[in-house]
Amino acid sequence: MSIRKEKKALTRSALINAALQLVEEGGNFATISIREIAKQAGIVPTAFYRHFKDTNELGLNLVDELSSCLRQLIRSAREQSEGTTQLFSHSIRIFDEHLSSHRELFVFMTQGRSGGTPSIRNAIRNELNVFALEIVNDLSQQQSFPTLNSAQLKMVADLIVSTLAYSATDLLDLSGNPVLKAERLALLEAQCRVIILGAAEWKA
Amino acid sequence: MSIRKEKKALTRSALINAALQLVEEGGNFATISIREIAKQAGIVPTAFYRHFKDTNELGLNLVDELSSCLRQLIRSAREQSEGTTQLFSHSIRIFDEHLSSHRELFVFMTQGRSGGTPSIRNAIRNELNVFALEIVNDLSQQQSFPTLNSAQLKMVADLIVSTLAYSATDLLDLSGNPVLKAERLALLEAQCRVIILGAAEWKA
DNA sequence: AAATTAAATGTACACTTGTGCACAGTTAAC
DNA sequence: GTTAACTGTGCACAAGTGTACATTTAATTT
Repeated sequence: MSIRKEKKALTRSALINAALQLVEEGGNFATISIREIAKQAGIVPTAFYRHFKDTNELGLNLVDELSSCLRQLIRSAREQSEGTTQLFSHSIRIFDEHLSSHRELFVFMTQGRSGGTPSIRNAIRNELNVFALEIVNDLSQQQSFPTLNSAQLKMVADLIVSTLAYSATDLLDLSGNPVLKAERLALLEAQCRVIILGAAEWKA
Repeated sequence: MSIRKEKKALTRSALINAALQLVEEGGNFATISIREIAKQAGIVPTAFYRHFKDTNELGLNLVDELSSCLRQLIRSAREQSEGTTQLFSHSIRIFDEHLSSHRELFVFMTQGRSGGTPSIRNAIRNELNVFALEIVNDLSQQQSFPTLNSAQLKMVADLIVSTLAYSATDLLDLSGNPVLKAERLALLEAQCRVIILGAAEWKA
């Protein structure tokens, strides 16, 4: 890559990180301004336009970041839980670790899924759908529920994803309180177990 | 009530309705301004302060509106589904009807639960917790799950509430597309069924 | 009927916001 | 080595923001 493109990519990611940091510091992505982002990134406001048309376009790029983060999460979960019996508690621990190490992205995700612009809402919905499809893949590969067809597996996977996503808001808020957070994680695990039990009983 | 207090209460609810309408028209509650709300309510911006310290305080009052709306939802569900066998599909239909007839409040709820100020997030969390407790009440009264203790019932109720709340974002977005919305409702119903099946199997 | 109180107005000020435009410095292309 | 292209700067401006303050209007109290 040429020097110029490299530099451009650098300030571009500076903008992305600036936005994420502002979100993590308690700001709502919908309320942060081009000027704030530019200031945080160490550039002049008008330079923002060299990279993004507006904050919405930047938001769509944050969804891309989220996308690769979720893929990484899936990969970790697959590696770590190979051959383990406590499959779900492992996966949930990995989920929690990802929440902590990528706070900003998940705060953005939970905010954006319901409070973002229509295009951002759709983009996030889409990513969570892909995530659910990955889970379907895993479930069918391990033959966890031989009685379920793929549509039914997807229904279960969507339920798992929705439960995880919903819990994310709570877990992110409880990061300063280990006791309550552990409780919330235990609740999440129990709920996933209920889902698994229910899925096994489906039409049986 | 005196004429003066009546009038005050009137413009107060005008402000509340103005905020809700702005939210329903696609705005994010976090981004709407005092001036916008005042304009929509037909008063001058500075008059806003006679009623609320700032938009956050108004938001907490929106949560109160939400609270009574949820109570009403519970009541409707109880009345309507007395003696029916299809208990869940009935309840879900009533849930859907409430979503439609109180769009603004549920848009506010889904936005605020993850994107509101800390105090608003907490207030909404609290309302959803009360809602879950009502469900616990119902479940234990009908002896749906005789093997579960109250803590376990609460865990299941929380899962139901989280599934409903999560679906709300999708359903509200799909209000213009009856086909997709019906599909989403069917998905929700199936997921609730999985939860019920799983709860029945818990430690059994 | 007069005096008090409180809700709503109107004006004003000091910001912050998005963004257009001319310009400077550096890299890439010829 | 000159020219063209592009990233980042600086300035400008209109529009929108929260909110203080004095004023008007109408209801309540005396």
